[in-house]
Amino acid sequence: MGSLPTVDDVAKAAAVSRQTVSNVLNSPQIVKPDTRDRVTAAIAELGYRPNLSARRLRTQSSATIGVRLDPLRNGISGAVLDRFVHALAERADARSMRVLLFTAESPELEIEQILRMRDAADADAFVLTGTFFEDPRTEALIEADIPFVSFGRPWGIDDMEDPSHLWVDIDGRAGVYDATIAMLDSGSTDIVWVGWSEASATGDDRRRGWEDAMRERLGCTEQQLAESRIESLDDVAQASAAVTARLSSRPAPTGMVCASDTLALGAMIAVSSAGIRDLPIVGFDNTPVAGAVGMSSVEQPLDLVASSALELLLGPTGNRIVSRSVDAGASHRLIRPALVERRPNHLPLYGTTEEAAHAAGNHRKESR
Amino acid sequence: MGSLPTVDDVAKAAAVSRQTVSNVLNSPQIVKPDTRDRVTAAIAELGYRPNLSARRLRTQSSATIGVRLDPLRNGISGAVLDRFVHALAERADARSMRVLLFTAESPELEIEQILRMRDAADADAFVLTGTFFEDPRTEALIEADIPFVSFGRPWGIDDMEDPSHLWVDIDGRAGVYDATIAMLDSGSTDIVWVGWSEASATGDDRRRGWEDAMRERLGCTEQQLAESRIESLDDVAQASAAVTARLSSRPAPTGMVCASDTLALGAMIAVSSAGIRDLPIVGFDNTPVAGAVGMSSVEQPLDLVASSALELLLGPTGNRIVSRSVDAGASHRLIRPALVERRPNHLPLYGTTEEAAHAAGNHRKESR
DNA sequence: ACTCAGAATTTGATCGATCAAATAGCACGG
DNA sequence: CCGTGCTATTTGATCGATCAAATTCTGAGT
Repeated sequence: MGSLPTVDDVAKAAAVSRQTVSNVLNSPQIVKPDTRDRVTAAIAELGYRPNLSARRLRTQSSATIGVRLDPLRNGISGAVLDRFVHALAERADARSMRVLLFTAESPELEIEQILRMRDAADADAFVLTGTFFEDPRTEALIEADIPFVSFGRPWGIDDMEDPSHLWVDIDGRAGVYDATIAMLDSGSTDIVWVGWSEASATGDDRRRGWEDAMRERLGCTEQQLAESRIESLDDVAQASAAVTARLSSRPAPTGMVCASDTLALGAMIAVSSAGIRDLPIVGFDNTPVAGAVGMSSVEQPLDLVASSALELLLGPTGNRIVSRSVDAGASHRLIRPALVERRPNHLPLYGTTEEAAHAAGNHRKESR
Repeated sequence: MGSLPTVDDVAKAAAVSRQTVSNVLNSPQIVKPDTRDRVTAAIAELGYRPNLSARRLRTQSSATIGVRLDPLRNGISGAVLDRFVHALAERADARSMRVLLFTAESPELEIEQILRMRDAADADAFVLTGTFFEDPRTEALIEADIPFVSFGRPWGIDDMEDPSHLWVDIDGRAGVYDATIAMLDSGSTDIVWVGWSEASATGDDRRRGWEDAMRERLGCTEQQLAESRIESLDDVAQASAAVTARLSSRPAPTGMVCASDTLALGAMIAVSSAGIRDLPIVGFDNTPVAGAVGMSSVEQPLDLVASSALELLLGPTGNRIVSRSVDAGASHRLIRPALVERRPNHLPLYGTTEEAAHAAGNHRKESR
């Protein structure tokens, strides 16, 4: 029950030298098959596992990806990042890499922290989440030549095509476009947009999807579009109030496309309160809330985002950071989210028991 | 812009030796104040940061805590673990430790993975989440003398008092007890329990809180308690159906306490569907869904769970694993969750716009 | 002044791997 | 038979820190 086996132990057991053992592990192709097998056997025999700290000290790399976790936030959509981290950990594991979490109070401190972690070989690549307008992080990391990929496209700073900035993002526009088209196809014509009152790149992007669909299918004018918008902070109660106000001042629309599930839930409550039934509403993020109340929503395929991020960083299969891609076309991915359609069954919230039972059957089916 | 400063660089700058620099970092008290200041200044001057890989290699420890992430699950409560991991990362950061995520398909593979990570000094302590009946992990880790703390008390295997098993858990019984008492205090008398149909230690524990409160306040008999229980799988639609069935066969209760927010939401929908108003319902986990629909819920203070877990592992302040506590009393923590009371405003789901506006005001206030 | 314990500091060795350079093995043509 | 060019393997040095032991410094007591 002594200490763990080291390369030397394996070397002794296989009657070769340290370095040969190391080679078997890191560049098997340069070792003669005979010896390789002998070493492999010894490794299995002794249950040898390389000490990663030692390896990192020597190689200055860690097979670890760092991700900053935001301070805990509440709210319906707050968990999207957590889900992404979860997906990233699973994908990284498949490449025998690990995910290291850290925190930072501000973008500036995050940069500092990343530099340190890089220096200490704690992590050799990073995933930035939630890029924003004039985000200082991307430039700083490119400057310091630290490998990273961002979940979120560059908004405004560098060229979207800049091959030195790897990024993956959700094509919010396309997602909302698809959702709007689907709603139009099922008969709605007067579809309003429920968006965020605070300006945000993400919000604008999503709204554009609705605008494009409405212009394309119905030939809406800017004027008409502007009048079909409802805006609110990302809060259920405020959204509910905003939609309620709208409903009391104008004829009810025949559909609502929302920038988030939070807004959508608020809209749903307002619509129910106004006694309107069968008004399709679609949210964004497909959070558990959407599933719970039976609301359609645009789902971000976070698993795909995670695997794409790793592909950009590491190539299709590897687990070592490759030099930054020079192929501009391959330096970013815009992922089209998928619409998760649910029967607009806000009915049970105020409907009959019979309808509730129906909805129950519907839901059971969906959860497969 | 050469390589990074090392202990030697700092030593040279401060005109002392390597070891003194090391001492300033690790045992400041044994260094004379003068020298300490000089070294500290040099560290700041050069922007020195110790290389963690080197430190780990030497000390055989990594200042890192490993946590296994379950495969992605959906559902309302699925994010509780993600939230816990989030809280843990923040707390660990405050002690300059990090959280390393990994995945494993089964408890057995998790054990294997943990052993490897321990051997490689990848992590020097682990947090197990979701302990279950006859969990093989705890015994295996105790056997291998690997420091760990579990989020979840031991169910059935070893003695709850066993000082070699550190654990933190939420006192579900107490949380539900408090919720039930609060409901009784506000006038309800006939309170039913909506629980899980599948047997689970957690479910039994939570139910016990309701039972205790009902016995204590109303002197309920076992018979009465058994008749006041509704059971369902943890699914909104199924819970809704189960509660609907109950409502149609017996007089409506005056309150409902539920084992989860999912069940509670189902109950809420059923109650609304039946046209019943102002029936208090309380859920468990205080997920975003509860906040969104304005439902009271018992909140697990995950932040406190995380900091308690670290305290058990590391002592009140340190950042090095201490030998396992021998003091049985200090080897576990049962944390009383807090009831988050919300105005039972499922009203807006089918109420008037005026009520919705009121609810909106209420919600806004709460979100501070 | 002189001794000596204890505090403060320095020196040499080490953690376990990989890198770089040196050496050994091996086939082939002149 | 020997040198040449490869391939396969080994040896010595190194990554950057901490540990353990050796050394130097300090100050109180006689």
